[in-house]
Amino acid sequence: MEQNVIDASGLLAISTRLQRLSDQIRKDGLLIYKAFGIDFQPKWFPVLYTLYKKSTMSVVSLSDEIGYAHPSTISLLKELEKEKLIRSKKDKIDTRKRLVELTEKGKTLLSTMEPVWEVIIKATAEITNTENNLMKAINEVEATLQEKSFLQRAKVYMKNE
Amino acid sequence: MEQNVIDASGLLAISTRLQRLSDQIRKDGLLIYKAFGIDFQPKWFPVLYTLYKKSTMSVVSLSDEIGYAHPSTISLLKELEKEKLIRSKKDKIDTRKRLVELTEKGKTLLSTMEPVWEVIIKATAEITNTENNLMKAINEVEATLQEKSFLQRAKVYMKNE
DNA sequence: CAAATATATGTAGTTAACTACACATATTGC
DNA sequence: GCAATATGTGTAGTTAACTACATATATTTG
Repeated sequence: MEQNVIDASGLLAISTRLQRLSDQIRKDGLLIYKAFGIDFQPKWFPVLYTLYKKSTMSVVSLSDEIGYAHPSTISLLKELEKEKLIRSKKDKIDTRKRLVELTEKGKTLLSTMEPVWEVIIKATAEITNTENNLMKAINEVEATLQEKSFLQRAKVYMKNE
Repeated sequence: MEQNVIDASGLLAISTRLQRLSDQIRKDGLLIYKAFGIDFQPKWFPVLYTLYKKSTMSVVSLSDEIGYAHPSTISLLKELEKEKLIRSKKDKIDTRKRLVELTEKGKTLLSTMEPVWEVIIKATAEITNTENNLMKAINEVEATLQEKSFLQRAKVYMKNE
């Protein structure tokens, strides 16, 4: 199958390919929410969904959970606060911490979004359920990288050059 | 295998996941070039490699080839010109066109990079050759999306809600 | 218990892609 | 052969993540 032969340039440009695909999917995601008349940006999803599940979290634990650097989370939280979808309060025990949670408006939005998620999940499953499942591939690659980084692996080959 | 169960939030956050993986790989890529003492940024790869193979191209055809919007290519070309890795000249037939090519310095750099590519290709193959091959998955998803976009697929499910 | 270290949050500035718009030159069609 | 349209390049501004640094509060340790 010619289709499945991966050339060297593909492997070399893998980060570029991933980014492009990410952009493409994000743009369509936005359009889907729009089509449902929901004012929601795909980039908000990880934060809001995590708060939906866990109800209250500090900024850093939230960042860790979604895998973002904390300044990225802070800037998302700012946006979400402006939209009145989340609010925050000081942790009384550890006053360094800021505890974040959904507002009523946030909870309402999330629940109106559930039918949209159904659609997105189905469409995403449809496009990723090819011979090599993209989500599974991402999970596997992330697990592999956790064992031993890309750089460490490269170093092994460097020695043998 | 618990490991392979994809939850809904994974599918919903797919663009986020792709982007994060892309960032991670790009950063390590940069470190590999550094470890070889080569002054090279991974983002330059698609442009330089394409010029290496095709020798001379206009800005838009180059952009199409690498799958970038043309302003992105222009800003990369500016950087590469400053590095004296590429140069450009007017097309004598169609004077709107600017033809871009590698300089001698560019060609030299690319040839010193070949052993590094070997290493990157091997390390990338190592991390992507899991049960679901990431590169193949990307190729398959891109092909699937070309047939029918994410949005169009979602619309089918929207009607049935 | 005070000094050193660690953790939590926040700000500023960077990056690498993008879209929207502007303008010049080619091509097409009446 | 000129007007309308299409194509090629360029600029300006946006976006969504990042790193580096700053500061405040907690925790650990000698």
